[in-house]
Amino acid sequence: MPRKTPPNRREQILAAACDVFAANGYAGARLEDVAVRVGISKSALYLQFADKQSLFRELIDWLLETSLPAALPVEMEHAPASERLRTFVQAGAKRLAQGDIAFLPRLVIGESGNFPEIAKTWHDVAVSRMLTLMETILDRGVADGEFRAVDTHLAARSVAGALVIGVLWNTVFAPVGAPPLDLEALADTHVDIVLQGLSQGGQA
Amino acid sequence: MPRKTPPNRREQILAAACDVFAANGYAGARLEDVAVRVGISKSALYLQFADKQSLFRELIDWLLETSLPAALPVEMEHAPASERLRTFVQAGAKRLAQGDIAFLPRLVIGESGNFPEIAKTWHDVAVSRMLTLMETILDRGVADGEFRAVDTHLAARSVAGALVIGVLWNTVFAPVGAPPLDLEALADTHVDIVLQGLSQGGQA
Amino acid sequence: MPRKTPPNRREQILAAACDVFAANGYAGARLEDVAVRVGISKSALYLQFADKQSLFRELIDWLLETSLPAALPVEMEHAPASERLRTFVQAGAKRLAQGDIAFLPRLVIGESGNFPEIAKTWHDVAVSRMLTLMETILDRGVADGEFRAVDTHLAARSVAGALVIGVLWNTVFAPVGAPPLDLEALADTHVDIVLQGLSQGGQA
Amino acid sequence: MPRKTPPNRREQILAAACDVFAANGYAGARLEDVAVRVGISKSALYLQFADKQSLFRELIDWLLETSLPAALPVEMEHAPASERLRTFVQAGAKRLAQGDIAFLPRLVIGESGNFPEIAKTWHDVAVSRMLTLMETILDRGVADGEFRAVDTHLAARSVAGALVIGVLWNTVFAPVGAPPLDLEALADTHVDIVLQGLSQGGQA
DNA sequence: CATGAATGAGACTTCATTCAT
DNA sequence: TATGAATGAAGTCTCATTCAT
Repeated sequence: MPRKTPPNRREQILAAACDVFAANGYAGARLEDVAVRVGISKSALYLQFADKQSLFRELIDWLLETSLPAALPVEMEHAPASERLRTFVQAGAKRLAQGDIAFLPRLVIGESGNFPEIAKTWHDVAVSRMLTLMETILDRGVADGEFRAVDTHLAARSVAGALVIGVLWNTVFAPVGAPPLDLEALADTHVDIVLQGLSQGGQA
Repeated sequence: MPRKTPPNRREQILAAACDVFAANGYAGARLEDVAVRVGISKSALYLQFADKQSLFRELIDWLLETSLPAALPVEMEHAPASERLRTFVQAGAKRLAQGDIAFLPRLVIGESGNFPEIAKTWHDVAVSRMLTLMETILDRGVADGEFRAVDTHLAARSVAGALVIGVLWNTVFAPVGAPPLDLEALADTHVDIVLQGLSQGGQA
Repeated sequence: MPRKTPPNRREQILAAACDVFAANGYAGARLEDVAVRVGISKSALYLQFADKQSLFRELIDWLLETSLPAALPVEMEHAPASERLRTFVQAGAKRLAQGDIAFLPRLVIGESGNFPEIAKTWHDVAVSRMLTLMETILDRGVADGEFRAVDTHLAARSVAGALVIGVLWNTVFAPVGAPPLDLEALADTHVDIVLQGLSQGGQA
Repeated sequence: MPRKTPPNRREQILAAACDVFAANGYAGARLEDVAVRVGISKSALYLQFADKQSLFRELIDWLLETSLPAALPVEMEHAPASERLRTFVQAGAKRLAQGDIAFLPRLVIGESGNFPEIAKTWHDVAVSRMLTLMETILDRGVADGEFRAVDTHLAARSVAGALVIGVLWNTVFAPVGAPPLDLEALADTHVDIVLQGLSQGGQA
């Protein structure tokens, strides 16, 4: 069994590529840096990936695959909508706070111009799915009379916005000296406001 | 014999650079494309800007200078906090919906890794200032008993999040086929929820 | 008039490329060698030609354009076919003996596998044209009763063969020590044999 | 447990190399393609051949060895020169028409610049030998008074030329759409012309 | 001021060749 | 013997930047 290569060589590369692309963006990333980080030669990269673009695309896919399942919270089918919403947002915040995927939004956003398919994949596989879940929860809440009648499509985005601003803050501004945001505290405050905001009989 | 260099040459270049950087990111942008767009030679760029980085940095500064004042809403010192908040968010939505600066967040986010100073400038000059304003409004609302006692630092971000997700959606996902978000409608829904959520005597 | 570049820069490059491609074949040729030969940088080549293939293709075209006219003999419409044939072959031999285009057949033959279009162009523009001319002369000779009735299509190739073997000999074998062929003497002998071979009333 | 290396492994490789070199030239050929064609690994090639050049050189030698004997016609010592010449040329045409070696001239010609020794070997072992044989036949014909007194050195090449142009035509131009030449018909016509052209008492 | 032309550094990519199993 | 994996040298091409006119 001729195998010098550790069986996880591809993942080693992907992990290294992750750092490098995250730090420099697609165009700014040098394959040499990836190779050095793995401790192999540039050529060895080509044994696993056809070219720079493939590496990048597969990286995004890989990150999506490995991080998405963990990000989907256990669903509590029969709990009240407010509970489900709270759990959902807090789980999301906890997941994003772990940092291993926090840089992804920044990367995807930054390269969406050059790699539309990545923006599309990201939208279809991650963002859209999450928002739909959120929308479902909201719809149920409205149907059950637990929530006011609001435009749930927009409301879902309204709810998710806090997480987005939170992650971006921590990846874009915190590194340059801004005080980091406590994602979970932000989520708490946000859910707190939103749930009261959605509740029946609240006063505008 | 007309003036050789029109006095707005710098701005012509900045405007062209805006398009090119927005479309390709910093590393992917070619100075030649900028020059062609202005209708001058590559060399002529160097008469106005020291190098590519200078051009990029000055572009960001320029955009900040020209777009920020317009983005700052007229302040209504003596109106109730809820009114001021609503106006503030709606003005922001309207401004961002105009599109001429919508791409900026994407660009800044994407290049923040390579250009920390830009992230910093952007934070100091635009984001932080806006959020502080929002925080001030919230503080006043709380002090006046109009709002519940919430962590206004976090709440400010909670309020702003909807705009952020909205702009990014329209610059990142809409170009690849996602249905665009109506920023102003989103702002309305968001403010609607948030104001009830902040109001005194709401029921959690 | 800002012009440092000599107006014949393209031709300088083509001439240099000629040497290099002739010596090493397409794949074996290095653009650096071409550049050095011209006394410019590699990059400067790209100001004139899009890439290596373009350079190669344009080289072949250029050689065809510049060498073909000189190779076409003055036609003597009203001379007897035997005279025309002799003149034609001898002119061809003289042209090929000059050496500046002698290497071309070798190059085209060698790269025909990788560059079919070049083989095609060469066939259409040079070879086919020459052979058709030859065929016309033979047809006329037969029609006038000056030549025997032979298959002029094949006979044309039979006549041209001596020149082909001659050039190839001198470009392929002479450089490795074989005694060079005197192309013009070969042509004389060949024409001598062929004319008697074509003449009416010869004895098989 | 069967013999690990079949005894004809070298020839399998040579045969595969033949295809690959013929299709792409020396520089353009990839050893990987050869290996794949044989169904072995690249590394296994190095168990049989020292390096790419060795493989190429041995290929040429091998082709020379295996194809040359078949190309040498049975000699009819006591037949008249004209008969021997006709037989010789027709046998050559038939051999070249079989196609398995037709590509060789193109390959040798194309690589003669990079591999002078191959040109030399080819010249010494194949071409020169053939031409000498032809020259001998011609000399005998002249000595016997069967042929006119011509320069037999040149005449030999004049005779061989038709075959050369024929093979090259079919390997270089036919693949790009030119109508293929019927080598044997060409040989017939050529011999027909040449024999009358060489005969005593013909009229110029 | 403006430019066409030139360059050099650097990136990606290929492939013959080697090595450990 | 055979191989999958690895590599380093080399080559093509791009682009920010400079220079002479």
